[in-house]
Amino acid sequence: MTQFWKPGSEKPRLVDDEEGGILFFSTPTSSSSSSRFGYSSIDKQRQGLPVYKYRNGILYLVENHATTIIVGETGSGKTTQIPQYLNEAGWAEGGRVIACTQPRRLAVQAVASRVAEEMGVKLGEEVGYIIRFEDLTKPGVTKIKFLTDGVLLREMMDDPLLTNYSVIMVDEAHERSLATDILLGLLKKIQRRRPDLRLIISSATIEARTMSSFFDTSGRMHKKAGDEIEPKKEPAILSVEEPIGDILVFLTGQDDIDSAVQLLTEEAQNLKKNSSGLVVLPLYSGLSRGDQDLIFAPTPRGKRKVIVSTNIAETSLTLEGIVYVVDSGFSKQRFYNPISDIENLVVAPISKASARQRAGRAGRVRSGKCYRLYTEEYFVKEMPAEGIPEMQRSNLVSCVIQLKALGIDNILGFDWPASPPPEAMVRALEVLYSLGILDEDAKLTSPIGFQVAEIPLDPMISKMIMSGSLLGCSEEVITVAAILSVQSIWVAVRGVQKEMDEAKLRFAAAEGDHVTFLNVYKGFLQSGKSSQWCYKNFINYHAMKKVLEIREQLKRIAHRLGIALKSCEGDTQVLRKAVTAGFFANACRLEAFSQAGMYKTIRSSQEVYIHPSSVLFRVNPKWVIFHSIVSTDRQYMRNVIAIDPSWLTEAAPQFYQQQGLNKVAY
DNA sequence: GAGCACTGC
Repeated sequence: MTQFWKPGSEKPRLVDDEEGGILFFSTPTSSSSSSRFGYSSIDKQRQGLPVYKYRNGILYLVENHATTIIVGETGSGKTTQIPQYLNEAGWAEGGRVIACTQPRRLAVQAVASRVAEEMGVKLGEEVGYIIRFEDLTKPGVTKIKFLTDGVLLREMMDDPLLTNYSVIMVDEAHERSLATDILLGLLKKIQRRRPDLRLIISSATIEARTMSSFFDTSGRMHKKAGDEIEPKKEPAILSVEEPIGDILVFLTGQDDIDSAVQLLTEEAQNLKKNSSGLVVLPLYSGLSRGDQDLIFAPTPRGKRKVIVSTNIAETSLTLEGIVYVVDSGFSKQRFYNPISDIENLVVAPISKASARQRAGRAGRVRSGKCYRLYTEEYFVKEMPAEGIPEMQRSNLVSCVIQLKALGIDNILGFDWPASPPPEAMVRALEVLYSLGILDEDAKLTSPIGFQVAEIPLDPMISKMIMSGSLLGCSEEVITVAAILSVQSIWVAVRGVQKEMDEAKLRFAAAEGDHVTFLNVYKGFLQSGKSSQWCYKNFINYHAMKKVLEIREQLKRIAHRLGIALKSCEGDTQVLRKAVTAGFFANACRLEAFSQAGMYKTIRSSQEVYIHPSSVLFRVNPKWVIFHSIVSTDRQYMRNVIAIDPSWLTEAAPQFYQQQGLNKVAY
């Protein structure tokens, strides 16, 4: 006989949760058990089920509470095991019957035959079932009875107090079907008249507290004097899957994540009225420091963290305590089109390798689960084994210059693990040649080429710095380079757009965003690097601190390269020429008859627009240079500066003579 | 009037 808790024996180990009276087990309570007939394979199987660890606990709670709410998911074995535990503990002695209701007929039949099989009895004898038009039970013999909740309702017409039953387990109560809800309401009434009756409500996590407060009649009951021992009126909640364990959800980007967080929070609050058991948090790189700290804060007791994240949690960041992962199957990936020279961030399906990595984020502390929002067939047949190597979807300018600096001359013949598209390679060589970083033999030029290779920045930025030093504005270009290296110096809050735009106007320069950045930087220094000042002006203080750090590093590098720090003292034309020297390849001209502010790139006639976050939005100067493109429904230029087209031929004569720019009327 | 996966140097 397997060992189980008996009334009067020592209380099993339970952990009391002060927030809501939920009882959880700290450790599995079962000790090794043996069968009188030795181990049978069915015994072993039964003991392997998650619910088995809670066997003693369940029996203890059912003994002592009028209502026990069991939280657990499909597969925990609660439906097949709990009725057997009750039977083993003697709840079916003296002609009493253990009932277990199901919302569906098929489930009733399937579970009944399974339990009969496990108990080694003929279906319809000790274990039986009733569905409409089919009664497979034997009065006086049947101890465990499975039935649909509708059938149990019918039985109440003949026996309103359901006197034959000692325990009624209402399974799948979270589905809240019509019949289940009627049944729950009636069972609550019966409980008042039948203190000997025990209810077990099996429910999903989300409904457990609702169920608990529904069945909690402890406030209304008066203790009768000298009365026999009655079970506690407040329901016990027991989870057969340890619910402590956070959830990590992989989505693609900030937008999706913010709306998902909002939806989940609202949903959780609707379900729980006053207090939600979920703490829903976003996670992406652009998050402020304070919000990031929340991710790592320990989960409050009785709560569960839901972290909705980008790919940042796939590899870069490890979160302890994640037990469940939800994988959307998508991520944002960079793609580069060498023809248009535009890099795009595109939502694309992930690879099997990524899917496995994501799944592996669950269960670092104990076994976990991953829910993939795509079919197994898709995973097996269609999902690529590995992603496309970054080499084949990137702009290669930095890559080429690095190899050159390492003395690899024959780049086109280089033996790559994954060869990049030749067009991308040609593009990169062309740009580096125009920048004066490579010579006709594709060797690094001296000193510019070698110097640029030494600066740990995009070669176009590095070239801007080098030119700035020649033009006498090294102070300014270093500041601009530092600011362009952080994601954004403006705070990322929605809903205060108007105030933010007004704040931006205080710094806005007609020449464009780069000059505006210098104004912000100046204001920040004048404020004494004040966080208050940043707050007032919608400037991201942490970003500005980062700018200061990067700027210090760049100053050290400049010193090493022999660049003297010199300011152009507000001569913005000099600064803009330096920007042009690095970014001439990103020059655009306003389409003459365009009403909508449409520009075309000089290099490949791509249709582009000034991003609404730019100070030049709606200003639409005839000639501009952009720092980068973001592609959404349109190609938007971010960080834009107005230029004089003559600077282009000045900065890169070969490049623009080929493009026929000198024939264009200014 | 729109919205920035990630990393490294």
